[in-house]
Amino acid sequence: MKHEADPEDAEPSSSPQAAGGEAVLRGKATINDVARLAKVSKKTVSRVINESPFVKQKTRDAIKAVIAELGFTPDPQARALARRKGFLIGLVYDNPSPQYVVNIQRGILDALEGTDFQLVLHPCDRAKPDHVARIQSFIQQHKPFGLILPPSVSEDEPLALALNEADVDYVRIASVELDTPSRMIRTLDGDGGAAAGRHLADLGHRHIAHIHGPLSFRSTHERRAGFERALAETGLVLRPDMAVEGGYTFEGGVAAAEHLLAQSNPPQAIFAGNDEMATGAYVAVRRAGFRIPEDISIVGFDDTPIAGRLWPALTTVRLPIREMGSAAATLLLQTADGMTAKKLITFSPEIVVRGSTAAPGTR
Amino acid sequence: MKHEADPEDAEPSSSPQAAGGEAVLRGKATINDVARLAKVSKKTVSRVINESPFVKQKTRDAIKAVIAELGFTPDPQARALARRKGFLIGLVYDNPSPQYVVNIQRGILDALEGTDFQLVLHPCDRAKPDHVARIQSFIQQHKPFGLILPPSVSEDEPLALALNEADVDYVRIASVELDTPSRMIRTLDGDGGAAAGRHLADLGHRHIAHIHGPLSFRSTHERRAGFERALAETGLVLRPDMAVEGGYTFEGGVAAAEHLLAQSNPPQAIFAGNDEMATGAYVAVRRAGFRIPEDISIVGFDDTPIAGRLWPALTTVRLPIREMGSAAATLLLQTADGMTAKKLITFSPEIVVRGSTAAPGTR
DNA sequence: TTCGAAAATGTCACCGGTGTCAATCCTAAT
DNA sequence: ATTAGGATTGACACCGGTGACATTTTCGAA
Repeated sequence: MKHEADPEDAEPSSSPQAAGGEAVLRGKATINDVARLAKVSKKTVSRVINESPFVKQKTRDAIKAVIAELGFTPDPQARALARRKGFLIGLVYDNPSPQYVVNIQRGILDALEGTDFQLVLHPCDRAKPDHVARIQSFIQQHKPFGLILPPSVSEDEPLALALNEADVDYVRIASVELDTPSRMIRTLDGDGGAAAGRHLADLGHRHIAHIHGPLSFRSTHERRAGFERALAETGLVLRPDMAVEGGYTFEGGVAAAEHLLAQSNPPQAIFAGNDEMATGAYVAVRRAGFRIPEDISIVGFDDTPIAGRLWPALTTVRLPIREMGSAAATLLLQTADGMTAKKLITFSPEIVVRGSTAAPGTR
Repeated sequence: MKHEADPEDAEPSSSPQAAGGEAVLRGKATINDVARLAKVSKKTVSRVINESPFVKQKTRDAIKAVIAELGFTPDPQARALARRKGFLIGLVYDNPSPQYVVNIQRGILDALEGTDFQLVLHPCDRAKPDHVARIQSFIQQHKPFGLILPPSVSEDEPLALALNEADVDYVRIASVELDTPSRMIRTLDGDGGAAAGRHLADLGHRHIAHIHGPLSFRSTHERRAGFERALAETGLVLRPDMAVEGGYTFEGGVAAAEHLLAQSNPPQAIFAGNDEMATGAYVAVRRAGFRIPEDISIVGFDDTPIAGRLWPALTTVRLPIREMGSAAATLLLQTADGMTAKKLITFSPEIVVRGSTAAPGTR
């Protein structure tokens, strides 16, 4: 819709105001314009853009001045073509929780703010046999700068191996040490489980149940192990019939809780492996005619927004998801910055006590 | 990490198996390879890729065969550079609800599946004065193919004007006719409000309140207008003191509901402008000692997942958000496909009756 | 059979950068 | 003053496509 064709012959000295003022608005300036005005080769300008140390300070300053004056920004497409590497950060996920996904996204975007990188979404379905191939083809075609893999994609070892072959950097977010080494964000889910267990034990509960996630998730085991560890410290054990799977879903949580409550000696407290299942437990507990927390205490995990919106509000374990996303992106971007060493950043969860837990009542 | 340098002299006939088998795995083939093997100019290959009608059927078939054999896929970066337009679809949003955002994303991704386009996220903050400028700069730098603007960004007229100036296509998702013409996905929020009103009226409620969103959102007015229209059909009116703003947030919903319940004659039923506020109303109602739905009926809007997880489950108005996202992306992509006519797709919400509404009880 | 317009295809520069390697500039050592 | 070797800078091809326009076919009409 725009057809402003302005002559290209008069550049020697920049039009003092016009250039300064409009520069920001029209993204026309190219590396060639900068080179011409700065009276250097475009290659040198390129060096400045890429912060090559082999440019004399004086030259660098001069070029930077011109860049600023023109409001020049290098074209990501062209750069991507020339290097064989783009400016996209791919988020490869397969996570049922919108809350988790959105927070990871926010975190990544926080870190990407101000950089040239863009976040592209690449959901996948680990169940499909060609899922690794799809990701490979995505990489080949779009040459993303790097990938971020939150759980449970992060636990996919075949994928990690394939990624090592391919020409991409990636950072994984997981709750355990993974077989394939790589940079990663690690969460100590076990500590969270322990915190939950300790909280309930401290309140005086002796008869506690656990609704856990799918066995295929490493976090399931981490959380449970931490939980049992804490109980053990108080001399309690998690009876096998008091541990039920809830699939990390709301419906699964309802079913699991119903199962627990149907036992001859129902638990006084339930630690659910995530908030979704805890929410399901609320429903089952209420349907069964019990009160929360008077009759039964419930603890969740994740501190999703729903936790604060339930009534009574859910006591849960909080993981700083957004910060983790941000850390993951930061880790990914610092490739160039000196240390090539695979790095690891650890996050610990903390318990958020709200209204769904109380000392065991008289029942 | 890969250094396979294979000679470029022997291409006449492709290595029968190697090419066919590995082709998919290594993305090395370029348009030049295809051109050479098909014995045509790269430009003709380009024509085939872009489905130009000016290629003889026979030639086209031959080229397509070679493309398939080589597993060739055009490089998005190079294409983006040459045309001055990329393959990114930007989702520009400023929406507090993760649920909404994730569903829109899913819908868009559904539509993008199988295309060369990628979804990039571009959250923004309408409150910031430079927010339009930021988006402009994003467009200039990354030259996205198009943008999708869900509410409330879609209602930003200054932005729409700026976008018309810029070289981008965009599709807006909104609940009303907007001043600036453009392709859009329209939701009839008014009908949803009406459905809510009719439902409550049909149940026999005569004393009904409304918690609405911020006045700056067009949807706020649409929903309320539809609601009042339905009440009017039954001879009811929404008393001014029974309409309170809840800011579309949970906390706002709590406060608004508390305000309503504190009146000398509290309502029998509450229609909240979205599920967030409805959830807040649950809390306020319970705190005040009322039961749902026996004492007070509640209706929400949006049918977010939380609606089904509350107890009792929330009666709400459902908008097919994911489908809307998909439709928006489809609309955006069909630019080339024939009709340039600005198009409009309309979606109607439907009420989902669950456990939070019942005939007014004896109080 | 001939001719002209439409249909197909090719040529070549260019999009806006980066990689490679040669050329030039300095500065300290001889 | 001369010179070697590192510090800077430039020349030029190339990344993998597309646009504008030239050239060659093709084919029905004359």
